[in-house]
Amino acid sequence: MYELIRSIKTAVIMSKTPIPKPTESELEILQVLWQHGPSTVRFTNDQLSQKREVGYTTTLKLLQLMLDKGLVLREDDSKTHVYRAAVREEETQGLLLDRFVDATFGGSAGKLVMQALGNHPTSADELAQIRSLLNQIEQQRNNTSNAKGQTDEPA
Amino acid sequence: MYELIRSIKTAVIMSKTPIPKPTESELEILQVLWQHGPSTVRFTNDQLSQKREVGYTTTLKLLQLMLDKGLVLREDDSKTHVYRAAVREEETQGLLLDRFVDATFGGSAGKLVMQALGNHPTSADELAQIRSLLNQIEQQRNNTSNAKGQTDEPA
DNA sequence: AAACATATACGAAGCACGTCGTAGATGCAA
DNA sequence: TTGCATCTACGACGTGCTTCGTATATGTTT
Repeated sequence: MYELIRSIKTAVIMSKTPIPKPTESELEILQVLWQHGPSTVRFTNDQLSQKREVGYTTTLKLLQLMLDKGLVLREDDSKTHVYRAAVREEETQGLLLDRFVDATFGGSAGKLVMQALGNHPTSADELAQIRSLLNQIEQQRNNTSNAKGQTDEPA
Repeated sequence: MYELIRSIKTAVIMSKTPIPKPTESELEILQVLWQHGPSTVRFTNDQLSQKREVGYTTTLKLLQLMLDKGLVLREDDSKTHVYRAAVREEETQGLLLDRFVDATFGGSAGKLVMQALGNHPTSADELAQIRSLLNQIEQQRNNTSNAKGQTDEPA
């Protein structure tokens, strides 16, 4: 019965919100769901509790709010509900990255990259990956030097 | 008289807080101070108002709170106070970057860099700079394979 | 069926942040 | 010196986020 009301409310209210921005706590939960797939409240809470102390009902409430926001989906066949992420990992990270670059680095992604590489230990493997991406970008830029516009499409 | 009380309170309470984390609004103000140097409330507010509507007393209050937190310093010789940043730009950005990498990319700076380069238009100049930094890091990594300390000084 | 363990729903409190109104202080112009 | 413009100080409100307590529902075990 509870569920029915909630479902209706959710369906009506949330119809067309573009992309909700998760808070930090919500992000923590999304990390769990991305990493482990669909999870129960209990499991999610256990995962979170490994890093810091969190009450069970806190995690539950968060997941319910995230359901309202459309950040997660839910399957409630049995007594125990199962939640799964409704937003993709990279897409969400990209959204947050945009905001962060604007707010903190005045929109300059280059500055951010410099800082990130300078201050954080990065594996040789990742460095190689970055270098490869760099090549790809510059090559693409040369190819389209007099084409109509340079897209910043990565692939 | 107001100032005296505030000064004492500030001096006593704030004695040794390590590094306060600025909020988004505080960051906006810091951007202005970093870019234009010491500024009055009026000037700061004018700058902020170019991007979005902000009340004068809002900016004032923010600056006062930032003073309490130790994010800015103040010279009040004349009637009109002059504020200047008490934290350095790169240091602050680094602090925020740390938190962001942890919260959003699970601590992987490499992932963040890949996303940033992939999704944001970056000038050829910046790309070259990044490539140079990349070289520097890898070279350094080879040299210090058994030496004691590698500095991560960029310049 | 009754008792128990475990799940969900929801109200409410505490806090931080951003915003503004208003009172009081200060300097300048007439 | 009296007004007027401009500044600072500060209280208070609205909102969003996080947390938790408690009531209610549901499934399981005896």
